[in-house]
Formats: sequence, C-alpha cells, structure tokens
Amino acid sequence: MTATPPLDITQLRRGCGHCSLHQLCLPGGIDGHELEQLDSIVRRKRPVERGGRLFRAGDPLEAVYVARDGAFKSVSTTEEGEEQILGFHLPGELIGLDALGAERHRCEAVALTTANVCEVPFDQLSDVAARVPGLQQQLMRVIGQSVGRDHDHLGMLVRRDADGRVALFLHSLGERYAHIGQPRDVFKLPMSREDIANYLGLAIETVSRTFGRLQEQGIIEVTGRRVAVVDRARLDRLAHQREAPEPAARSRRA
Amino acid sequence: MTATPPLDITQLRRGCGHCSLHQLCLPGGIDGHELEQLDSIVRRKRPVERGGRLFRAGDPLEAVYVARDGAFKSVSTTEEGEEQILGFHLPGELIGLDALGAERHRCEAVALTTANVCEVPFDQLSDVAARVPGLQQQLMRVIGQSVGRDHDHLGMLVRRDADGRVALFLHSLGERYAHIGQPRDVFKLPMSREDIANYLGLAIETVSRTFGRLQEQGIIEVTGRRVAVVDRARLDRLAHQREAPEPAARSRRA
DNA sequence: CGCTTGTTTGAGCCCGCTCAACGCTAGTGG
DNA sequence: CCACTAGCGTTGAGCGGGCTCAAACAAGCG
Repeated sequence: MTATPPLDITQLRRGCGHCSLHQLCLPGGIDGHELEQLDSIVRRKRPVERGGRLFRAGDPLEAVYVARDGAFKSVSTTEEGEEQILGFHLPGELIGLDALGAERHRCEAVALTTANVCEVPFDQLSDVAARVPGLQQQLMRVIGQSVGRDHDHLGMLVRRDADGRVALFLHSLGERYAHIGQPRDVFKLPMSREDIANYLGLAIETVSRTFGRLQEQGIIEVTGRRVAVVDRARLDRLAHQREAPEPAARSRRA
Repeated sequence: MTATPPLDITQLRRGCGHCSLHQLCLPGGIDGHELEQLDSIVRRKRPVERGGRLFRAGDPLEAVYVARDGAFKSVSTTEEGEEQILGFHLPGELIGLDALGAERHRCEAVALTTANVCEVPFDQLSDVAARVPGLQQQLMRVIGQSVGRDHDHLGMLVRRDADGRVALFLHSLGERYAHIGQPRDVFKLPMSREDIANYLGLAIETVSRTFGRLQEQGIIEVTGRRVAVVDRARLDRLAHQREAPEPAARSRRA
C-alpha cells in the first residue's frame, strides 16, 4: 500500500458544476441557484480503497453514492452465502438505489478500484428535489437509466450462448465508457474474471475460454484486464443476435 | 368476444381510498387532502382486454399504470425481432417505469388477462409528488420495489439449474400474491408456458418437464395454469439453494 | 368437426460445468 | 537478487443438463 493517494483538495472543494460528469449525473439540466442547493448537500469524500464498502446489506438507506472515478460492484448475498453481482457502477452512475424499496439495502457496494465518491444524503436529496423540479426530473432519469442497465443485464443472462453473453458484456461496457467520454474500444476491466463470470452466470473457466476464442477470431485483443475491441462490427453482431454465429439460417426459439 | 365486460361504475367513481390495494399502491401512507390531489389525476380506465397494450416500445413517457386486477407483462424486442419478457406485473405494481431513463418506453406492456388499470399521467404525478412529501416517498418506494423485483428476476436467471429457476419463480409469485392478500399456495398462472420459459431463459419444453418433475416429487400440483404448492418447505429449499438437491455436500463456485 | 394454439412427452446431441493441473505476476522477506 | 507464496488466469478432459427436433395430446372455437 502506497502512502495516501493523491488527494486533490481543490477538486474536492469544487462543486458539481466543475465536475466533468455533471451533465450525466444528478446536476444534469440544472444550474445557478438550484445547482448550489444540490451542491450544498453533496459530500465529496476521500478515496475509498479497493475492496472498501459504501454500505452493507441490511444497512438503512442513508445516502446514495456516485463515483467520480473508479468502479464499484453491487453484490447480493443469499441466505446460503452465495454471492450474486447485480451490477457494476462506472463513474456518474448512481449507487445504492437497491434500498429505495424498503429503505434498507438489499446488497452491498464494493469498490473494485480505489475510487472517489460523492455521497448524497437521501432525505436531503428528496427535500431539494421537491423544491427543484429540474432535479426531480433528473433524479427520475438517473434512476431510470439504472433500471435500464438492469434490463441490459437481464438481456445478457438470458442469452444462453456464452459468446453472446461476453460479447454483449463488452459491448455494453464500451458504450458506457463512451458515454463518460472514454474510449469505447479499448479499456481496462475494473473487475476480475470471477466477477465477470458471476455477473454473467457463467463459470470462470468459460469466461476465460470465451475471451480466448474471441481473440483467436480476431474480434478482440485481451491481455489480462486490458481489452481492445478490434472488430467492433463482429462483436456487435455476436452481441445482438441470439445464438447461431455462422451456419446460414438457424433460428432458435421465438 | 363477449359484449362489454361488466363495468362497475361505482367502482370506477370511487377513489384510491376505497381501493383494496391503496396501502400498497401510490396512495400508501397518505390521506385526506393529499389523497384527493392524487385522486384527481388518476384516470380509472375501462378494462383492457387480453393481449391489449398500454404502450409500445418507442412511445414517449406519458403515464405510468397500475393494474387493479389482472396481470401484464413487459416485453422488450431486439432489433432482430427476438422478444424478451422483462417482468410480470400483478395488481398494485407500477407499469411503465422502463421509460424513466429516456422519457421513452424501451418495452411494451401487454395484458395477460382482461384487466382494469389506473393511468397516472407522469408529469402531473411529478407535480403532485413535489408538493406532497408522502407521495414522493411512496413513489420512490414503489419504484424501489420494482427494482427489487428485477433483482429477483436476475436471481432466477443466474440460477443455472432449471428446477431452481422454476421453484424460485413459483416461490416469488406466491409471495407477491400473498402480498396483495391472495392465497400464497394456490393460484392460476396468468401467463403461458411460453411466457414463463422466455422469462426464465429456458426452453418451453424444459419448463413443462420441470413442472412435471416437481409434481412427481409431490412438491406442487399442476393442472394447466392452476398451480397448488403442496410442500412449500421443499419448494423453498429448491428455490434458495443453488443446485445440488440431495447429494450431501457439493458446493459449486462462490 | 377440422383448425389453431398451447402443452406434454420422447430421443439424441452439444455447450458449458466440474475437476484438476499448470502458468503468470506481484508482493515479501531473506 | 531470487526463492517463496498467494491470487489470478489459462488450459485440458470428460460428463451431464437442457436444447433441438419431432410428434402426440388437449382444449378452445369457427
């Protein structure tokens, strides 16, 4: 462990208006005095180190979180101790919405990398949202986007073919990176193979083999956690068609 | 097609306060003048017949819906025409939240049975929610519950064993029926085997065989769409343990 | 009574899982 | 500088659950 990670005080002091993610995050679409109201309740915390938790299952809902950088995973644990990853969270994506239903977290949020997060006390957020229609609207939007990502996740799981799941996973990860202004086709996976396998409902060996196969076919290049999409068209085709890669016309169900 | 379905005018006129679901639905936790404000924007529509749609993919978000009786499914269609059922909606569960992210529906809502629905124009709902803290809170709660159901769905899909998926499906359906005051252990499935198969990411034949197997084992009794849970303990055990039913200690991953 | 649609049952094959071993990086301490 | 270790990741062999294909039923409905 190195010394305290570089902590940019000015960055911490600066409000949402100066954050590169502000249009994608809660401040999206609001400004001026309204932005100040939001700013005043956001707590910019010092870095969470890899493996650190924002909250645990059972914790009462106190705040929602957004990473400014780094990545998180949401993990739910069954009574039998089986863990299931419900989602990964990239910068700008709200974390902690799982507690909205019962005011108590159903899963825990674990940092995959060292990460800077903003903490937004939920009741204060509700108050401000009630006064600032733009914020209310944006809050609904980010919640909706989170729901959309869950649906994308479903789409991966229901694609029974391992190639399709992994292709869709890489595709959607690329889109999300592009959305926050990072390269769509080359990135470093913040999560382990085990995490990916768990997330996709596959065995870890299958994920590894699938990466290998995609590389052999010249679709991607993988070295450890570095991924480069070489042939995006082919990746997307794999991702969007259900099963049956080459052999002419084979249509499975539906 | 029979003549106009029995339309209970008095029922339509009566507000949310008289609805048996009111504590579970949007009015939960509010009353008096605040309830009136909500009541005034809810449109109680005449029945939607089986196969009818509340909205289609691409439609702008105009309203969210709640069934007072009957059931719906949310279906997303990929570019290739593949359909994926994202969820089933029982009475009292919000329909249409998929549009929150982009103000445009990503999927369509199809009635599985003839159903009475309430339509709540979304912008008016936002307005009232901003003025009525209790409604704001309840809205968040029902949205959160919907997210929770999506996560439950994930849990079914990731359970690779067909018995586990079906058991979990029946279990969770029973819980949801119990939640709205209906029998937990005996109910009529509103959806076809094909819908179930699609929802669970299984082949239709596998669903059928699995029902048969569960019946043979004396866990459930099925006749067509009628299901009775005979041995709830065993069903729950199947549902909550990942794989490996009998043989002593076999632990798969994680 | 056909016709359609939904459900069940049977036979055989294949993908992904399990088990098991090995390779690769880092990090650690002598 | 190099063993030593521990955690990831990859690779190989073999088996089994669920998919596909196919056909028989069952249940509405004109």
